[in-house]
Amino acid sequence: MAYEPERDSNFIRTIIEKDLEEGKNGGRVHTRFPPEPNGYLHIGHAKAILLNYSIAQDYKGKFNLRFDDTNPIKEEQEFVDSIIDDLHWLGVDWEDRLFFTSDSFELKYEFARRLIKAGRAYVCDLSPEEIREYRGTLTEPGTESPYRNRSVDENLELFERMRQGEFPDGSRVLRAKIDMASGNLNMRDPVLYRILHAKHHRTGDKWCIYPMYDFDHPFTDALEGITHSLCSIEYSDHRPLYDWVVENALELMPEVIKCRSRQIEFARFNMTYTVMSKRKLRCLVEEGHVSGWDDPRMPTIAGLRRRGVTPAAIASFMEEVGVARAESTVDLAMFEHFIRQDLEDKALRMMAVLHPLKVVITNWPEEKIELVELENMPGDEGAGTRQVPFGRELYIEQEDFMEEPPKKFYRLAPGREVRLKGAYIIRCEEVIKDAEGNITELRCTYDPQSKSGQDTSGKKVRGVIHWVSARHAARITVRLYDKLFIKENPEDEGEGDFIDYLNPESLVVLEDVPAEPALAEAAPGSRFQFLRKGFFYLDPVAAREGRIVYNRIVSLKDSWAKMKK
RNA sequence: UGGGGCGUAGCCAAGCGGUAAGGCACGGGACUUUGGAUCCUGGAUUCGUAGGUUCGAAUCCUACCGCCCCAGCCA
Repeated sequence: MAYEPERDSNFIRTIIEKDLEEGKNGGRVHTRFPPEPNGYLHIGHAKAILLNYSIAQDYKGKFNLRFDDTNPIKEEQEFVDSIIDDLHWLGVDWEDRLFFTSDSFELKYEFARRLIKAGRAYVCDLSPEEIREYRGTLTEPGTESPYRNRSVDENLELFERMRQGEFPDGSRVLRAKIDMASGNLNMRDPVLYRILHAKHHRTGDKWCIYPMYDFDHPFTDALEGITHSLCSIEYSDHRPLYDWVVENALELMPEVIKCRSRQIEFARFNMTYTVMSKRKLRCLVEEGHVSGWDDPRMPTIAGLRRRGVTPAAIASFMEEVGVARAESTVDLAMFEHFIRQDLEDKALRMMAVLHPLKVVITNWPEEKIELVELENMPGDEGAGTRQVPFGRELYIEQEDFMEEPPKKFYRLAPGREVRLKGAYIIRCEEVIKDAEGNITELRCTYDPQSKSGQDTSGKKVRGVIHWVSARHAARITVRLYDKLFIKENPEDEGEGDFIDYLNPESLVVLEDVPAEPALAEAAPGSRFQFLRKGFFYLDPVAAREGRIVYNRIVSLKDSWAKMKK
């Protein structure tokens, strides 16, 4: 039977299915996500995580979480914790297979020794600068290190002494003996181990030599039995070295190596109106352009979570984006579409008036309050209804009134009628202004025959607007988030800095927003659709401080706004 | 002027010798007590370009053009 026929095919699945057909790896599929704990995960990582995880699931395979912690200088426990949080939130499951590459440092040390014994690795005393010079250039071959032909015994002894801490950082390295003339610079006797007298977040001071990624990663994949090692395109050049390490591991460490792991590269994820590089994201945080790694404008997993985006939205988005080798930048609008699609039938409807304009219904009795019934989810009776108080004084959205309406404006205007959602049709009778000529209030009348659901007025109004009873309104804070940058590709075509393209309106905070009373009593982390405005998330972080703050996850599509352009 | 990749609609992306899937965006229409949602509907004579092979090419071959990555003791 075909695997998950509803999933789009992609070149990686094609490769895996072929491997399966050929009986490679005993029919096993085993993937992994190998983050370095040196920063926060972003949506690009989410693509890699979901890709690895979904492949493992679809082919009845396994998925590991493995921290690539080979560089103690950059790595911290804090990041291990945040990464684990993010993966849990995304909903992937590595069962009991949480690994650290540092767990197997001892095995890798032994592997290095065997490479030395096989004459395939040597200790090199060249300085970092010299190594660079000896490496040659893109167009010229390198030259062999004078230390390249040391005896096995000398190499073994020197390597042991490196481990014992006898040499300072940078004084010596262990190198693979491959080919200084290779067109691929990665094959010009790559460094396997370097001396680093640094405390490691897991192994402490046990080691002062640490393996390089190119040595560690393939070995660890093969050790864990990873059949398909997915990584991004820039590692393509490293594949020959990856294979070299795996083949040697298979030959020299057969007692522990589980399979001939295979590296497959795919294009990394980019999206318009944001940046993805760790450096730039850190800059945004450190220079205070955002409130932190979890600022809802950040493309970090933590930021998206705080914004109110759901893991399901991210997953369906990534599934539709697909996987390929071509460099690409996905349109933010596509992401927003999947966020809306996911929330459409999950988020209950509520009303809040973001930019209030007072309306007084002059023919409504002063003290009369009526409860009107509104659907929580139009089209889904199971979601029930709620009672919302309606009275003489209300708020409507400022933009739902125009003194001199253009054609096709279906909302309120002098002498015109509009329906208040779930309640009555009102007509604007008078516009009240202050001394400066600003509209401060609308005097309207309502039609008693027009009550929603039992309308006998015979009127047909085109516009339906949302409202909140002034007397009963809860007051909430609303954070309107928008794209972080005003430029599609902030890292591009700029003589200036990407910071110059920050969107000054990426966050607009609205205080004392009148809202349906229920919005003040919702559980932190709840998501709602504010009618005609967008999807909002009750920020759990603010809630802990006793504040009611709703983050706008994404706006609704607004065809009127589009028409105005 | 070394090596490795990539070029299918505005943006993603299937396709793997048999006559261009799908999604987003965009346009038109229907419906609508969210100008939301939903539902129809339109768009590549053409797959970077030019040749060639073939009854037949986005798919194979050749050449060219354009873009990306690589000279960390980072991952």
